[in-house]
Amino acid sequence: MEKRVRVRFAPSPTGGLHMGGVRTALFNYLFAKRHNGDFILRIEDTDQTRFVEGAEQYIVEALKWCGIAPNEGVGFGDGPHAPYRQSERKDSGIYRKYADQLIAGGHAYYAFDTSDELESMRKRLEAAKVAAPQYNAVTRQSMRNSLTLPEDEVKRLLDSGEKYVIRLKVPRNEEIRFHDIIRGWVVVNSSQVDDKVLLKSDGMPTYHLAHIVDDIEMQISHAVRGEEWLPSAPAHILVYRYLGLENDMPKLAHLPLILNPDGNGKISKRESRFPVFPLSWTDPRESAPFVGYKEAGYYPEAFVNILALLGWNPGNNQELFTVDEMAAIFDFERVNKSGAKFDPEKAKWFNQQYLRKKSDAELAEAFAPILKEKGFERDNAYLIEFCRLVKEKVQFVHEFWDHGKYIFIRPENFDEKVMTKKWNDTSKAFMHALAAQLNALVAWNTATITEAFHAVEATNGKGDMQLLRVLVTGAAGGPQLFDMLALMGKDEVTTRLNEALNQLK
RNA sequence: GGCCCGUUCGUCUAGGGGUUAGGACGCGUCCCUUUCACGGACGAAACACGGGUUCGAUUCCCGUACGGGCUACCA
Repeated sequence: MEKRVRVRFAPSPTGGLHMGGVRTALFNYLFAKRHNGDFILRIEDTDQTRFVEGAEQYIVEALKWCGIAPNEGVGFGDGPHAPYRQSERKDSGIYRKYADQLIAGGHAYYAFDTSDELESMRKRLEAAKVAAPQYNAVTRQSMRNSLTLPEDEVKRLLDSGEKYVIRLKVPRNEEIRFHDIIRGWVVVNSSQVDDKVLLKSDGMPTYHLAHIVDDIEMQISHAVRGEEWLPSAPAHILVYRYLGLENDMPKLAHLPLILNPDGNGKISKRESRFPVFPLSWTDPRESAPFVGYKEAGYYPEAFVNILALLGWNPGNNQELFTVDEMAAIFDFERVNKSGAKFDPEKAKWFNQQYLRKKSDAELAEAFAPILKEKGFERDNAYLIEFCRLVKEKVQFVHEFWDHGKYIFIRPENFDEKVMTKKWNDTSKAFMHALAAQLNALVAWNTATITEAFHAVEATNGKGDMQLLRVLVTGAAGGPQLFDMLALMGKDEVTTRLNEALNQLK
């Protein structure tokens, strides 16, 4: 019988959750939804030295904003396996219990080496040109641990409260095979795996122990995580094996990484041309906050859509998906093996697609506060029409201002290229006639303005719409001209036109 | 350095023993347009390299190169 699908996103609260983490959460979410399973948020805060204030809250809020809320776990009402913070789970002695079981089975041992001793061991090995200095089946024989020390000495050290860690006893030379849903079979020799610390000297488990214990206890069916975990997966296999649970362990899926667009490596928060965090993140260790996708104007639907297509594809040409649509067809078989460089340009395009789906009223509502901030206010009908006109030019709501500000601000100068090319006695005469014609209009709308323009053409010859545009707004480009004039209103347009004609002589 | 993973247009990707190697972003040209756009059409642009296997390899295998990850009492 297939296990019920239960997956978890298990970040460490060591900083803001960046887009790579969000994508991992997203794939977990999609997979859970696809199989009517559970999606759990577990906080892996076993490293007290790296704890960052506010990080956990940030993770919760980011998932909410993205619309991929877990149905169980920290910040989401907990559930049957509470608590979901490892620091709190530790108190029940659960990690210790599993560690002891491994020791009892002869698959783990106590190690009393100090950090200085470990340091000098590595130095010694480096000096001896050992390729990968590590605490393993060979080197542990010359270290201070329960495998080398006499039994009574071990007991004495333990009783005296001497600091120790518990390490996994990795066999010297054994093939470890495991299956990854995305990568297929992976084979590693155990000689490449070190004797990982499972329980630290402060009594906290390391990731290697904690996630396994919790995955077992929480009945996790699939461990979906980033590719950076692939090298330690063989050690995890061993732990499951020694616990007698290798056949019951969660299926593994290691996701490809999201890479930097220029240059190389994982996405880094520093010196980035584009946001790397979903929401703005103020790191207590940094002076300036990092701007998030939300604050940069991205819609959460767009952000999530972009992320999903970085590494996954539906197998056809569809690119725009709601989360529900993706969840209906998501499959790890359609997740790529190779890392994907993030393309900021395409990200903007995605946002534009979602912006265009919004109604003019929605856009107007979103733009109103931005306009107010710039010192202008207009009624709702005005803003709706404004958005209708400018909509096709923008990728973000805040760009309504960039692409439409000349509707609110009178021009201080006129597009030089257009003026040089088109401003002459004939066009001047045309514009004067037009000004008079517009002045005389009683009804002011797109139709009457168009008519007035045609009327002037009947006497003065062909007119130039772009020149008119420049005289009124100063800019060579902009929305549909006559619609825009209609929106601006007769007073505003004729005033501007007259001012321009005065100024230009 | 060692180990592991990967490699199709600049980028995200589809495909897969015989295809004009498809789509999207971006870029270019044209059409539509009395303005500005949207839109439409078209175009440039890729199977990393070398060996096999095969009638045939971009697809399978092996090497090489390149890229990435890991190499902590961090996750």
